[in-house]
This record gives sequence, C-alpha cells and structure tokens, in this order.
Amino acid sequence: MESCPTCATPDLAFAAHDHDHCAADTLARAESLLSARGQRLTPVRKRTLQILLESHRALGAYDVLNRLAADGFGNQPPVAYRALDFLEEQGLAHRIRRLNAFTACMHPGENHSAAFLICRVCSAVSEAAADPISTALQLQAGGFQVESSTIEALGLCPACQTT
Amino acid sequence: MESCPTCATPDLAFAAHDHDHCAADTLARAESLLSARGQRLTPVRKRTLQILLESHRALGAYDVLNRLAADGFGNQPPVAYRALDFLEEQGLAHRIRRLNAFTACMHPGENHSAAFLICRVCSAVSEAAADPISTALQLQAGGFQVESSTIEALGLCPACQTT
DNA sequence: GCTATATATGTAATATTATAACATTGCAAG
DNA sequence: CTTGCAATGTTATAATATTACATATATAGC
Repeated sequence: MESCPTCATPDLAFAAHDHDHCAADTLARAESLLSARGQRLTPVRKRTLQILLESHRALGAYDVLNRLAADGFGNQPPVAYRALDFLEEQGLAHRIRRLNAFTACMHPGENHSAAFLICRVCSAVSEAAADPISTALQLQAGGFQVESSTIEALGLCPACQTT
Repeated sequence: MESCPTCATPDLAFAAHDHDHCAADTLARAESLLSARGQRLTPVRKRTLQILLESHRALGAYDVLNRLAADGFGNQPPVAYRALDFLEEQGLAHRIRRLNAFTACMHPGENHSAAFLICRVCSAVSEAAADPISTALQLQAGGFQVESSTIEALGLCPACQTT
C-alpha cells in the first residue's frame, strides 16, 4: 500500500489537514498490515481503532469503552482493554503513559518505537521520529541494555504557542 | 555540601556500593537543599524520603503509605501522595510512569530532568544524564516546544545480562 | 509570650485505571 | 460436521489517585 504524502508529514497532528482522508488512509493501512500477518481486525477491534482515529488525541480506556458500549459492544472494561492491547501489540495504537490513555498510531508498519509530543493546551498528540532519541538514550545508558523505551514530551504545539 | 564521588557514579544503582553511606549522603544533601530554599522536611516527608532511599527501586504510593502507617503516620492515601508530590516538586524524588511508582532522586540539586533505566529483572532504577537525550528530543520535536519530558527505558542492567 | 495566618496533616469518601477468572460464542482446520 | 482455539461477554475486584473538609502545628508580626 502506498503511503499518503500528506499523512506522512511529521507533525501532521498539529497541522490543518483532511482528517477524514487521514483516518481512512491509516485504517486501510492497518487492515492490510493485519491481513498480511494473519491477524483479524474483528468488529470491536476495528471500531476501537476508528474511535482512536477520530482525533489526534489520546483517549482513556473508559472513554473508548463508553463509545463501544454505545455501539452495542460489551460494556465491561476488558472489552476496551483487550482491543486496545491488541492494537498496541500490532503497532496500530500507542499507550501514552503520561496520560494513562491511548492514541492511534499514525505510521503503522514503520519501525516501531516512537516519541510523543503532547500539547497541554489542545491535547493533540503527535509522533516524532524516535530513532535519534533512542540512540542518544542507549548511549547514555552505558552497559544497560535498553529493550523498550518510553519517550513523551509535554509542551506547546506550534499553533498553541501563538494563541 | 560536598558530593560523594562514589555516589556520583552514573549507574550507581546497578553497582555494588556502600548503600548506607549512599542513602545517608543523599538524605543530608536533600536536607541542606531544602533548608536553603526555606522548605521544611517535616517528619512524614523525611520518613518518606528515607523509605525511598532504602533501595534503588521504585515504590508504589501504597507501599510507601503502608510503611508510613506502620510508623504511626496517617494511613489514608493523601498522606503518601502529598509527601511524594512534595518530594517530586523539590526534585528529591521522581515518578516512574511506566511503573506507577516513585523513586528517590540520586542527584538532588543537579539539573533536574532525568532519564530512567529500569531493570526488568532486579527492578533497580538508575538515572542517566537526560541532557543529550532531551536535546535530541527537542530537535525531533521541530516547532513543538517541549516543557517537560518523560524518558524511561526498560531493559537489563549490566549484572542481570550475565546471569 | 500571644495571636493570626499560612502550612501541613488527618480522615472520609469517591473517582479513575486496570486485571483476574471464568463462561460463552463463533470461526476455522481437519 | 466437530473439535479446538481465538475472541468476546460478564462478574468481581484490585490498584492507583483525587476531592473535600476538619484539625493541628509552625512561624511571623505584634
């Protein structure tokens, strides 16, 4: 599947863009990735991903759960957590630890460790390239062997700095 | 106050060392810092810091609370959270988001943004210099203005790689 | 020393986030 | 088909965190 040039912009989340297209494109890429892996995007999982894709924000598991329940799925926590955990394992969603919340991955299939930029004003969450940061981290870590890293920045997105 | 050369070793937490000395030294530095700032290290706060300083691990707020209660302090969550929040504000403790837990700061008074190395085997937590990592992060962040960052690595400490 | 004020602590109640355990359903390979 | 595994539903509970308000203690100003 071809990657959309607009959607590949690094801080897409903070820029005006055709969001319907952005979400649809990401969902399509997710479906294709999963089928290539022999994994199933079941109704709850698909709906969960769609919910996350509606905005470039992080949603709490219970927010997701309420949405799912409203759509006729189960309304107990494991329903949401299982779908979210699945999406995370498959690299289609990320957990934002700072917020105890989840956000859709905007670059599914790409090398997956990401750094997150969280705007404290508009709550948008954007992914930045983590590679240079991870490299710096492993360097500082010395003899410690890094297996997975959490890199999250809280601050002001370009738009919210001026307002 | 003079900094202890042994205690200043970067991955102290993972190395064998005179821990009583390490803890006492850090506590003394904390007291001197606070008094210079006109802040009070009250009994609960001091005890909380001592509890954190007993090991190079992160403790959950409720673990701390149980210890405090056993020592005759209040046994409701705010008792622990307030002490921990105070210590964090003063740069004497850090919250490890990945673990929903807290750890004593081993370099109080120094430039206070840190990166954490968490050993998944022995649970030791060590601080690494965050500056080079923060620099890389701000660089990748582009127009986003980073105000505070969370940098945590999960992996294997030197000792646990060999065993 | 007193007293007023601000700071800190105690406590009750509750909100929020997350998991364990087990029953049921439904798809899929043989 | 049917057997087995993956996914979902549901109940219950654990773990983490905050709000709100009452009480106590320290300190500065008198």
